[in-house]
Amino acid sequence: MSEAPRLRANGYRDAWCGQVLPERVDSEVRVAGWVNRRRDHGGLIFIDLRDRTGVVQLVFNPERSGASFELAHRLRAEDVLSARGAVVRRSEETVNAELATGEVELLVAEAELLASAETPPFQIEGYSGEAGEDTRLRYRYLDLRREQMRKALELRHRVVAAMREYLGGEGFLDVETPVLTRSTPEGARDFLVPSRQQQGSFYALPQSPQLFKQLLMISGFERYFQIARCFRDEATRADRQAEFTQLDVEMSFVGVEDVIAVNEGLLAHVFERVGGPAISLPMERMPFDEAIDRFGTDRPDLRFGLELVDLGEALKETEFKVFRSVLEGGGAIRGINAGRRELPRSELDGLISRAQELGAKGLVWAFREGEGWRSPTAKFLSEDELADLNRRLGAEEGDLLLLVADKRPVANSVLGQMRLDLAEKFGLIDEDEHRLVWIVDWPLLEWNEGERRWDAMHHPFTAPAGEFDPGDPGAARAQAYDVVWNGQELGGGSIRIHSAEVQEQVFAALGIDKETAEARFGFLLEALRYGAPPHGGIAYGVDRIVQRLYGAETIRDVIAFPKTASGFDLLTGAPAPVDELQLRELGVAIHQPKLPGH
RNA sequence: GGGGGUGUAGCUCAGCUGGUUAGAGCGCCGGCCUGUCACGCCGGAGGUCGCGGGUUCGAGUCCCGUCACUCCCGCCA
Repeated sequence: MSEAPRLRANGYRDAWCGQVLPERVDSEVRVAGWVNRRRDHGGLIFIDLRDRTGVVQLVFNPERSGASFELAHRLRAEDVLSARGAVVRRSEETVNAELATGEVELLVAEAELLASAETPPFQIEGYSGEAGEDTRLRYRYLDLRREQMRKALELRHRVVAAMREYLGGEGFLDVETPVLTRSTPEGARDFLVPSRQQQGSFYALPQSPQLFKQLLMISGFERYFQIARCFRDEATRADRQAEFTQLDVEMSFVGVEDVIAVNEGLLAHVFERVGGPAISLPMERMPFDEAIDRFGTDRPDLRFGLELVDLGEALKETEFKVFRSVLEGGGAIRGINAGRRELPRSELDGLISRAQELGAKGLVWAFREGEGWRSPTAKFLSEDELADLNRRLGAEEGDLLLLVADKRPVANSVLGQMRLDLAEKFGLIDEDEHRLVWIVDWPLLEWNEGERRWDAMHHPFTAPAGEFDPGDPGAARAQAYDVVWNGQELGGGSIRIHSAEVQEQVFAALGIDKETAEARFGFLLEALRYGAPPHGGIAYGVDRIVQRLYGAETIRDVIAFPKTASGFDLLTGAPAPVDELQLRELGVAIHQPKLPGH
């Protein structure tokens, strides 16, 4: 791990606990820290003292120091202590190989209690299982004393430091952008902050510094980055918090290849610096359409197969009504060969439920048996059809086949997710393998069926590839790219529109009329008319990168003070009601809700 | 907004089909112990079974509601 920081000796200590090593034998040191554990043998007391760098064993012997021994007798877990004594080598039988400092111990001559601690609500070293997450969050400052949490935040520090180091070295300038900014009602819900001086008006917390970094390019900064806090008032997930950290990067006079090249260098540097998996450059690339077609998702996990297969051709003449009506309605029939598996009926039913949860109307399962299928669906299909399906799926005897018939995007996303479920269920993922891939050639827009309009696939400032044809917006491709690591999106970006005319055309295609565009983004359109260089960039989810590098289950484990799924900060009690007076000053009228949970 | 899981001692959990006084491990408190390191041994305290209502002779257990935590779907330009 990391080197212990340099320490300026003072009255509290002159060495870190983790630095009490054999080379200090015969010298006097003073250490300070928390009582990790106490072992009272009556006539001899051992204290494991803990600081950020590790643990060292203190020995309290009444023959050495009666006062210290008396103090040690009263010490309890998490008391804060400063202790001075001689570093002595342990006898061979008493060496503790588990401990970095286990060859030596500190024979205490003098000790001072700096602060006593109440009995902690859970054991810092939890030998009876880790405390529940709500308890840990309620007492986060205690939870963070655990080595596992401290190491997560140390790694996070090193990741961010490596990012700064690389980008600084490449001439990127760290520029801060506002946290109180303007609401742009596209995309996620904004967190709003009422203005006291302009009653009835609101700031919004940024969902990303997108527009400001583009303005910085127009200002001529050429290369910008920022470790930026971003806010989205949406539901949380294991890998999502309302408040999160983004590495935001932008550069001028560049195209897709330039941005990718810099970012491959960045990722390789960061991974190397923090001991992550080695990255071989250049990284793999895959067009968006191929990712969807083969894996059903725009962030494919390439560490295992189970690719999606198109089965419509084999079934175009089918008598089976379910398949027939889907094909006639323009839908698709897609399948996965999950390999030779034996699953009880209950688990097959579970797969069907999962498919329905994911939005499919149903799921067909089958096992190849001879030339046909063992499946409730087999009787609806002809021998030729079964043989053709088996051939297309590469099915061998006993292979489990899963088919979804639906609108093509539904079939893709359902099977794309089930592919991941199956890989986990059957242990198909080699955790030591790492696959990084750029997803490129994105569509510029996607059709929003519910709203009957085109939405930006990435965001409305993404530059089209080539000429933009307003008459056929669906055909436009974007100069966009996402980098995907083992099935998780680490970051994504694009070359931006740098011409006011093109920007207006794209707004129009998105159904944003001139007045609305002017009202919301007028400042950007105006800036684009004052000489905007071609520019583009990328944004990374820092929390997710650290989570992945650390192997944490959730993003919360790499955030010092995260919120719960419903947005509570269990430590501070935020969000909380405020004084009437504050509301009056803000001109905000509100029905104060009753505090939950009291 | 919807679906699933969980909620019992400070912590982690057990508590079968409703039935006497709700248990265990760890922690905590007291005592003993000079080589432990998850120290050991002896003794002890500690419970609004998340909260509210209902069914029942009887509810930790069944029903309804509600709150919290969590996972998933929607959502996340």
